[in-house]
Amino acid sequence: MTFGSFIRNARERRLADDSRFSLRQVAHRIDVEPAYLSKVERDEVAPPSEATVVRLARELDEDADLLLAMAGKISSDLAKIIRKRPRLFAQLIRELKTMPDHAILRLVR
Amino acid sequence: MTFGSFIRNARERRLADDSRFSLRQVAHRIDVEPAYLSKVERDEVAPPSEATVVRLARELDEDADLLLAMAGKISSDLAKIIRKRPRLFAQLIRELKTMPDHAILRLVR
DNA sequence: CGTATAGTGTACTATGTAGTACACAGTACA
DNA sequence: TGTACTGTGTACTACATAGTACACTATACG
Repeated sequence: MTFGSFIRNARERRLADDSRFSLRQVAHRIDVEPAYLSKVERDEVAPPSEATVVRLARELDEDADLLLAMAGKISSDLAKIIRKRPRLFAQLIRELKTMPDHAILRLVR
Repeated sequence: MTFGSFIRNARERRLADDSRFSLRQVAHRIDVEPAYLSKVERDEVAPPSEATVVRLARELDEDADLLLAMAGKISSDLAKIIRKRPRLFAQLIRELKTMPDHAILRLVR
């Protein structure tokens, strides 16, 4: 599923029982032009900037990290954490690459 | 230490006992214009693209993840791993943010 | 002395990113 | 029936990214 179609789906789900989730009204609340959001939802243009994706996530009550990933990006706060200890995190992440979710979750606990 | 000064230092260390590490010759081997590498080393322009940083790292025998971090970037293979399971890695990385190196290293073992 | 090599200044460029602005056609409804 | 709102097509734009191309001066050295 692409970024655009995911957003469109999410928005239309909200729209079903709340008319304030029209494309135009959402566009207005996240402060972009309706024509632009329309193109984004139809994948006619590349996904928006990180800041806009985050506003969109809040607006649609979706997970920002997930949406950013679909937009081909990584939250800049995560990037910053990694860049502070690049070799450490690089090693860690590459070793976790093939580990199943539950094994990774256990690490945190 | 900036990206440029780090590179210049590393290159001049190599140059000290190997004349093939002149700016011009390194530039030629990593396939950029000497004038451009000169500007990069003096931080007169932004750090190069990921691909160029990686070639530079190989050439100077420096760690690519470290150089990319200094360039404000994250290796695209790491980004890809994270984007495959964004929520999982986002949670993990944010929790590791303040943990000391040795504690993080222990996780991998 | 000249020629090879060194680093750098200046000007320019192609492509990507992240949108805006405005006009238009369709639908709803009071 | 008009007016209010819906989504979308087209054209344009400002800024960033990632460099190239060429000329210039300084230095070394055989």
